Amino acid sequence: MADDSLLDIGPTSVGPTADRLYAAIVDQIIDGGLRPGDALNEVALAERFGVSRTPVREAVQRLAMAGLAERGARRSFRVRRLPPAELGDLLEALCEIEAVCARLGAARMSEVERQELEACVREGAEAAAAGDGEAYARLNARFHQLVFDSARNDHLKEVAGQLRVRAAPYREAQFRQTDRLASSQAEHEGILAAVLAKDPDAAQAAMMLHVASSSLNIRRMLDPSAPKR
Amino acid sequence: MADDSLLDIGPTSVGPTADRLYAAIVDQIIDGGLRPGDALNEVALAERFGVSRTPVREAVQRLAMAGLAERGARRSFRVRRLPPAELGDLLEALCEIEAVCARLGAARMSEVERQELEACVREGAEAAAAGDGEAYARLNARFHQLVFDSARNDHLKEVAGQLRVRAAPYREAQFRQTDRLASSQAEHEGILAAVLAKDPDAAQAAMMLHVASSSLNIRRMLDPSAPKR
DNA sequence: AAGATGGTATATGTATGCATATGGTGCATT
DNA sequence: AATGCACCATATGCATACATATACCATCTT
Repeated sequence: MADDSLLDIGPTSVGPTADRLYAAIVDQIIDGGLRPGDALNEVALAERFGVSRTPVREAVQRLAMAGLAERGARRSFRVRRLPPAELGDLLEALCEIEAVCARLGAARMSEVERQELEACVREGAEAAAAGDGEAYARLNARFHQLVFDSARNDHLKEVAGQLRVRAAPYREAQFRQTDRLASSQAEHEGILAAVLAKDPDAAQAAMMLHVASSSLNIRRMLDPSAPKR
Repeated sequence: MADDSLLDIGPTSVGPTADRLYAAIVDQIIDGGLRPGDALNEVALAERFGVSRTPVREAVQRLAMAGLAERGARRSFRVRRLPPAELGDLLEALCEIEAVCARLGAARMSEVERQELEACVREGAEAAAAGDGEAYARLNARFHQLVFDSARNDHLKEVAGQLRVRAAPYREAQFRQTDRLASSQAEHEGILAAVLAKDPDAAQAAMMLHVASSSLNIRRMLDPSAPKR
């Protein structure tokens, strides 16, 4: 990672360069390689990935449409920075939409899906007990993805995924706090219980509680004065 | 509109060409100038707007990200066509999200906003009574926009707007049926009543009913066998 | 010395040209 | 006549080159 070789943008001969660039940059944003405010310099990215500016531009345009990039000085693009108020909006929107997914999912999930979710929560319990934040973060992402899928609505899943990616840079460090691991896990178990009981309204309420709690935690970490909205 | 002159893409010297192209194409999709399945040929669009392919490509890429374009044969793009199942997903998602906006809006609207919404509904009553479908369509769009704004959440407003544009090509002809005018207006009045009563839950329920009713109507128009899901 | 103004450097915006992939068409063969 | 293969046409994918706008910096003026 410390050498100056070309970055991996996935299998060399799969799909248009712009598509792979977009995916690569999104990954960098999610895993913290690119942080909010970082410049998305066209020539730098082009050299970095060993391509011309044209596909880079297209990828960046798409990032902007996805709400992951914003215009900076000199018409440049940079990774979108969310002021506290906007982050609050985002987390609230996510809260509402994920809750809707949970409600629909509770009514529509197949038996297999229910078991998958149960297994995911069980593994989460182990990770939480072991205090393994990294493993828990992965299982948390998987848990929410399973809920999105269970809603059986591609458009809803798409917007939920978009909002979740936007929040990713701010959610990152959340599971360093081991106490958040435990409370998050408890909330997951509450959602699971509602899903297994096939109680849509309870699932919606539990999910809203979970995402709201997560949001509050994120905002606390970013601002010690802890606005409660 | 029948000559072969260059199409108007807005003020000649405002912002990058790609931005204006994007807006122009979106408008065309909304007003029916471009219909689902229509090819988004790069050279044709470039000649049509009097620019090179580069900004056209960027605009089309953005359309794809917005869910308004899809890939067709030969890697080309065309205006996205929604199969019945996907249209159902879209309308359901819209229903849920607009209902959330209505709930939040009912709790957050200012007195001025309440009056604006009331005025909008009043004008809608006149248009509906006069059987003026075109005027009613405009007022309907305005009504929903006011509700989005009232939720005071930019991210929610953004996704709601995105989904609404995706559905636009299919909603278009809805207000040719004068009976739909009347029922839609009645539903608007129900939502307004809940908002004026500052009853968020009632507003959410009323909005969900309204969008669901609209969705059913759209699906009936597109498929006489009227799947009820 | 401080501020304003003009120049310059750098990065984006657009156009053009070449490479390539894909789908269609026509011919040949079975 | 139907099917398979090869060729070709066309539109997209990418790269390069030129145009332009903006921010920074230096210099000049007050």
